[in-house]
Amino acid sequence: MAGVREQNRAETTARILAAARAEVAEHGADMSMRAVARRVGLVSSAVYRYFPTREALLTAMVVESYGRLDRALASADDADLPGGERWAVLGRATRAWAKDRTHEFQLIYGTPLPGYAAPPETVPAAAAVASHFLRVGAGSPVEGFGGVTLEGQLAGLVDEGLAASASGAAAVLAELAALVGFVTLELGGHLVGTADPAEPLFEALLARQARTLGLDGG
Amino acid sequence: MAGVREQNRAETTARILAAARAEVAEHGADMSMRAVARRVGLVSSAVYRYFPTREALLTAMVVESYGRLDRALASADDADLPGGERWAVLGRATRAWAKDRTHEFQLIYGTPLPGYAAPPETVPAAAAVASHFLRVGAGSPVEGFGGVTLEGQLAGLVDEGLAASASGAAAVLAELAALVGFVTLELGGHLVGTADPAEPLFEALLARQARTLGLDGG
DNA sequence: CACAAGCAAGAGCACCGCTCTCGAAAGGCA
DNA sequence: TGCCTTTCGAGAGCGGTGCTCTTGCTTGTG
Repeated sequence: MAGVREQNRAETTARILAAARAEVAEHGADMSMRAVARRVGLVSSAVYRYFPTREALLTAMVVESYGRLDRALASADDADLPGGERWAVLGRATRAWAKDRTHEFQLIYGTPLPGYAAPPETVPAAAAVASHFLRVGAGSPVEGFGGVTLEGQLAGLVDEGLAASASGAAAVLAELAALVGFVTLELGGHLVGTADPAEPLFEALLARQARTLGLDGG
Repeated sequence: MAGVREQNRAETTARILAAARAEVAEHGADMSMRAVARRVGLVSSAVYRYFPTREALLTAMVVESYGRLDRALASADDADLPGGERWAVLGRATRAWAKDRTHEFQLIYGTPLPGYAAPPETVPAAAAVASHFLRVGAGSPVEGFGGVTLEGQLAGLVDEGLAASASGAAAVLAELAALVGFVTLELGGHLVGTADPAEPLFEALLARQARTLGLDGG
């Protein structure tokens, strides 16, 4: 099994992915297949043997980027920290990752490509990222966040062991949206005239989130 | 003054802008100058007499979209409502506008075009949108949100009469980020597996924001 | 050894942003 | 009125794009 042919194919696939990532890092999400091809020393039509379409390549990159953010969060997380500080560490890691890899962040959370719908294979990767935050939030479940409809929607997360309570999971999701929104605004330059640099406002946001989620003990 | 020539020029400019908006609404932000030109019955090179570059056209559309969101918020706002409900109305109007005009929302708050920096002429338009929320937040200033550095950054907003206190303005900005983040995630399909439909989570978010901002009286 | 599959290359199609040149129309002025 | 300058639309063209198709070479297999 895994003959030379399969291995070469896998290697070339990986080289294309790496080239695409470099291309996106340097020139943004408007990555061109021809530029990627040039980078790996191929003619553009050859790349289509490995990724049938530009969108397929981007989707593969999205999955990869979720994995990278997941690993960044895993290595930043520290279960020994008190809840509020542990949440803050995850939040700072997310922001730092986004600022370090702007285009990758926007690949995941930015404007969807026209006519693009997140393919199923990205869902578990996205869930892995969210689970870090859900784990911390589970330490101190919030009650009374949302009504029965919302609780019903999120009951699945509790069943899968991703959350301690549906209400707490909802609160965490809302705070995740706040983190994504903050970073989106910062990367988009929307805070330039006001909260710039953005650290103080971000730290205040993290403190507020810890209070809202009841992570500071009590 | 305002001879026939100037008027014709203004009319054609407006027709191009309208065509561009329609094009973006139908095909997303990857609008093409040639498609816009076809829509107004011009050849592509003629469009460049009115907008020297694709980016210039997009910038004009961004300003226009800020204005539209501003008007949507102005017509939804109701100063007679109690603070929490008034905030919720603005939040719902923002979300409704974004869902109705997805591409326009993403033009403003989505992934910046590669190499794109928000031009100065967009700043007042963006401030007008934020001011609606700051006005409501001013009704019940939050204390102790952020430290002296943050207060110093936002002192300008207080001076301009846009906010009652720097601390309150900071809290409002953070909640604005939460709104943008929520809508971004929803439009990007990131809530599909969990809080879908998203209304219940959004309403829970609005309720939490009213509590956080102290808008429910007390 | 012969055959089939896999692959890179190249040409080509329709589209893109943008530039340049040209001719026609339009307004100002003597 | 007649000229002259400015404005503007059209068209061709450049280098780029995503993607397809054909052509041959290579490579592993029966």
